[in-house]
Parts: sequence; C-alpha cells; structure tokens
Amino acid sequence: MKAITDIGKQRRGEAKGEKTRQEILQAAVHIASAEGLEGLTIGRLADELHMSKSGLFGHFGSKEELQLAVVGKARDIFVREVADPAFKRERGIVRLLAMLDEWLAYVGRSVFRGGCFFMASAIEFDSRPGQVRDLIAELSRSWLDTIEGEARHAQVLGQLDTRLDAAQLAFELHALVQEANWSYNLFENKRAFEQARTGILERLRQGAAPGLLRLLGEKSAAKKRPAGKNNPKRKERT
Amino acid sequence: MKAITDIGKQRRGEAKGEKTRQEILQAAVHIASAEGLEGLTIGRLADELHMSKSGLFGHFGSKEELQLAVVGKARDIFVREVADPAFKRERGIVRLLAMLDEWLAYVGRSVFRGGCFFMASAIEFDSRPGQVRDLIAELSRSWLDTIEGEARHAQVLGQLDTRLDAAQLAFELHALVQEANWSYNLFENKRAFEQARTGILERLRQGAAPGLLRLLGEKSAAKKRPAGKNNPKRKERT
DNA sequence: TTTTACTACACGAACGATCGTGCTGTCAAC
DNA sequence: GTTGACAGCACGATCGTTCGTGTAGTAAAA
Repeated sequence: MKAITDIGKQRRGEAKGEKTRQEILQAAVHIASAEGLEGLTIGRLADELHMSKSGLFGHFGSKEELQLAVVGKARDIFVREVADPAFKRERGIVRLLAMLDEWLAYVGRSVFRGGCFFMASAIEFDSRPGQVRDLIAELSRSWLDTIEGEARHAQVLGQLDTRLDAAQLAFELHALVQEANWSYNLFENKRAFEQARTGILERLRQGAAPGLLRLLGEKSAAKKRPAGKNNPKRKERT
Repeated sequence: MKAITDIGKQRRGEAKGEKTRQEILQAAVHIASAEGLEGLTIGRLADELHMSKSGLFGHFGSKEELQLAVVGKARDIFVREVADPAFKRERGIVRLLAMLDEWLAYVGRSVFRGGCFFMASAIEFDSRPGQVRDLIAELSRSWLDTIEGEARHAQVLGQLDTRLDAAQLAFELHALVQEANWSYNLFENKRAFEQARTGILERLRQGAAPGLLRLLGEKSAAKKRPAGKNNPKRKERT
C-alpha cells in the first residue's frame, strides 16, 4: 500500500516535505560533523537553507529528533560510501580488506567536513545519556561486529588461522582506521593512511593461512605502494 | 622588586586569586571532558562553584582564554597521572610499556568523566581553527613524539630491532590506546583494556630483540593476565 | 598609629544575541 | 474543504560579555 502511493507522490512532485527534509538533513549532517551534533543549531541550519526556523523545526518536532534523523542520514551516507562498495567484493579476507580500504578512502576524501562522522559523534555523546547516544552506540557496534564477522568468515573459508581471536583482530583493525582519522584531521597528516594500511596488512598477514600471503601481497601492490622507503620488515622481495 | 612583595603576599595567604583560579579550572576540566570545551559554559561553571558569572569571568577575560587554561590544566593532570609515573621507570622498552600502561590505567579509572580529555577535545576541535585547536594539536603531537622517541631509544639500547619503523610503531600503539578509550566510554567495555594491552604486547614482542622476550613476558604476568583463555598465539609457554 | 591610596577580587544587573520551542496564519495541492 | 508545508512572531532561557560597585588587604604618607 505504502509503496504504491509513494510512487504516485514521487511522480507528482509530491513528497515535497520529504524532499525538503532530505535537503535539511544533507546540510545538517555536514554542519554536525564539523561543529558536533550539539553545536548544530536550528537557527544556523535554517539560515543556511534560507528557511524559517519554525518551518524547519516542523519537520522534526524537537532538537533530539533532528539529531536522531541526522545520525540516520549519516548512516545512509556511510553505507553508500563504505559498506556498499565493499559488499560487492567476494566474501572473506578480500571483503574484509575492502571494508577497511573503503573506510580509509572515505576518511581521506573528507566525505564529512569533520572526519568520520561516527567517531566524532561517538566521542561527543559517549557520556551524554539518551536516545542519540544509544543510536550511535548501536550503529558503531554494528559496524564493529560486521568487521569481526567478516574476519570470522575468513576463518571459516580457511583464509585466516582459526586459532586467531576474531574480536581481537577487529579491535586492532578498527583502531588503526580510527587512528588514521584522528591523525589526518588533527595534523593534516596524509601519511596516516599509509601507516594505517601498513598496520592492517601486517595484521592480516600474521593471521593469514599460508596460501593467502600471495593474495594479500597482490592487493597491497595494486592499491598504493608506501614508496618502498619505509619498509623495514623482513622478507620484502625475497 | 616584584619577587619580594610576592613573597610577602604569598606568606599572608595571598595568591588567593590563583587559588580560586585553580579551583575553577579543576571543576571546568571535568565539565569540559564530559560536555566538551564548547559545551563548557560560564554560567554553568559559576553555578557549580557558587560564584557569580562576572567574578569567574574576570579570571580569564574571554571564553577562549578559559578554554586555553582548561587545556593547560588538563595537560598538568595528564602529566601527573600518566607521564610522571612512567618517567620514573628506566628508559627504553620498560618505560615505553609503562607509558602505555599508565595511559590505559588513567583511562580506566576515569580521571576525566568523558574519557581521555585530549582525544575528546582533539576530535571536537580538529575542524575548528584557532588557538585552542593549535594548543591541543601541539600537546597531542608532543605525546605521540614522546612515545616514538622512547621506541627509538629502545632501539638504541638494542632492545628493539633497529629495522623497525619507530613512527609506525608509535602510530599503532597510540591507536590501540585510543581504541580502548573509545570502546570503554561508548560501550562500557572493560575488556577493551585487555584487548589493547594484548595488541601492545604483540607489537612489542614482534619488534623485540631476542633477549627481550623474557623481560616482556615478566612484565605482562606481573600486571594482569588475560585469563589465559584467549591466547591463541603461537609459542605460549614453550 | 592613623590616614590615605591603591590593588585584587567578587558581586549584581544588564547588554544584545541566540538558543529551542510553541502558536497562528497563509497559501497551494489534493 | 481538508490537509500539509511553510512563514511570522513571540516566549523564556541562556549565551558571552561589559559595567559599575563593594569589600578586603596591603603600602605608603601623615
């Protein structure tokens, strides 16, 4: 029922409200990533969109509702920019690496002005109880679980050593991307991405079943080579 | 001239202003760690201290000045809680590990309500140019450099493999603590500290010169054992 | 010793701006 | 003619900041 009417509305230029709502969220999500979800202000947002405060406010009903919608919008963007591309890759270690690569790339191309949206808002809200915090925590947990799940799947496929602790691996991989986001946004340090990727590949190599080493090596070379200068690890080009 | 009168003043309970200032900063630093440096409000702070806004304001002259002072105070606390204890240990890998351990412990005992002060404020200000951002970046950089410097020193002492990239190691160690802070404050996940420490020890073991393995093992056992259950790595107790 | 002068510190009141949030009205689309 | 999207206006609260005043305590002058 809903689907049919939706199509009609869409055709007739209806869902005007929904269209405006999306435009609001699009702007809001970028302000929030730079100024924080609490720093995001209804007046400021209305100005930027040449709307009245009250007109904008009517779409949400409260600031908290707006914040929740913004987090949801950020999730959509994250899925489109990071998860979807990675999910096109075959399952296992290839997809696991793709998830991290896409994630790093998304940080690097500054999809959000203030770096990865979820890291910023997670730290902003971690000691501020409420629905917003709960939503952020749930989404963050979900993404972390996705990483861990893919690592586990790689174990099932025999690509990663089954003696490996998948949760520990996910923890470390997640940490490396987070650090890259931090370093890049605080120091404008572009090398952070290479450093993160070096660490990621190292973690995967350590846990890889013997036959997988070649596969990972290829992926590494295909992407970006860390100039070959700072590679003091053993057995480089035997 | 100034020094003499200062002594007299100090003896007579002078530096009253300085004492008040410190009390203000003590309260401010905790509010700021939970609500953010921008969420820290002069009115709220004055209420908490049963002072007038104007009386409090007079100590700083502007909000930015207050924020700078708060960051400085946070630095003092960080030095006292983390750096100083670690610096009592002998130089090299022992001190390096102590720095990370003290850092994790300080996160775990919630010295600041909102987790590690500098991670929170770094992400809050990373896309907000100004003196505050510059100060935070400088202090963060300095701590990261200290870690890297100690790793390098461990190389000089022959404790760490000289082929190791110290900057890369510092990046990864820093990432692990940062991740623990994130996970603990967002998920109340206490296991995060074990996970971080597991990763840290693994990084150090990998880079350690042969004779050092025993030393690290001792330190690990002395602190806290991860219940021995999730240790799927090779050569545990040969 | 008393008076005078000055400084440090804190207060209350008020400024203009902006915050989030309502209420009412208008105009267009169904 | 009902409904949904918006604007206009206003509210109480709070923001950072300024101003004038009061109270101690100290230093120099009497």
